Amino acid sequence: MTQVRNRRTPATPKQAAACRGPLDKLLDPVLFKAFSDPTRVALIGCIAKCGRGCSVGEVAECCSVDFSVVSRHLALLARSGVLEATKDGRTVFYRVRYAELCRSLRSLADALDECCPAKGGAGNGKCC
Amino acid sequence: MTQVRNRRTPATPKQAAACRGPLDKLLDPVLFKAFSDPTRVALIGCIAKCGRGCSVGEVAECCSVDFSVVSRHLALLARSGVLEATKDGRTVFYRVRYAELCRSLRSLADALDECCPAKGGAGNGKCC
DNA sequence: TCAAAGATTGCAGGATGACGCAAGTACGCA
DNA sequence: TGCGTACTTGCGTCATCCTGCAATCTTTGA
Repeated sequence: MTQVRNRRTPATPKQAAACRGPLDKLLDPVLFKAFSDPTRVALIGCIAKCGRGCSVGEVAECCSVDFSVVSRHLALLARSGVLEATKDGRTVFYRVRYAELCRSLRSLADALDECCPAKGGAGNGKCC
Repeated sequence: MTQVRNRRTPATPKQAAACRGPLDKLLDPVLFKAFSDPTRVALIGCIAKCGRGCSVGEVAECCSVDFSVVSRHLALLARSGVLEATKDGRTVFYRVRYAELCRSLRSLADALDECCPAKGGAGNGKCC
């Protein structure tokens, strides 16, 4: 009985933690950490609504923090996969990775739905 | 020309930052901060996959941190709107707010899509 | 080759957050 | 009423992060 593949609702949180599901890959702290700072969120919204690649200098005009802070935040956002950097001469353009971001968010929402008991989740074998 | 309602693509990030769109309400640092810590993420995944309300003690068995740490994290997650707390006697059951969470994630994805130039966004008046 | 523009990086400060221990609170049961 | 369980809260410590200033790097244009 020790090797039985758990395809039903885990009885306890400990059992739930032991089984790996789609949720575990999608709940990425690194991605969400990018969205956890007010300044960074402002920068993301700024670039997202602009709809094009923006230089560090342009973005720095949007907020009250130092130029170097903006540079650092944008670099971090690029490392997190939120933004994409393109260098053109001495100017670096940062643009939002709309497709990848939307896919991650919707996949996470789907994975949560799969776990939701009200929607027949957690017992359908898709969560764990 | 100063009062013209901007319903087209903002020319600069500064203009984009000035106009309020759906994205600004959905990019909530408080919500994403909840997902930014590895321990918290583990707790969320644990409760989510379990699919039912879990007590603090049960959840504490899943991870290696102190009981008090788990209690604090769960309380924070409840304040952030990720979890929902129900008290039954001396036991507090925390459960994932699947519906609200999924709605927030999908709304954000939709709002980002509205901004994406490749999908005709940022010029359709829905982003700003 | 030199100067200027655009951006990154090193450094130090201050703030925030995660953690464990211990004490305290709330509730149920005998 | 007393005791044990379940959880919360206060406190101190340590690590991480955000920020601004200054120096540096890279690239362009004269």
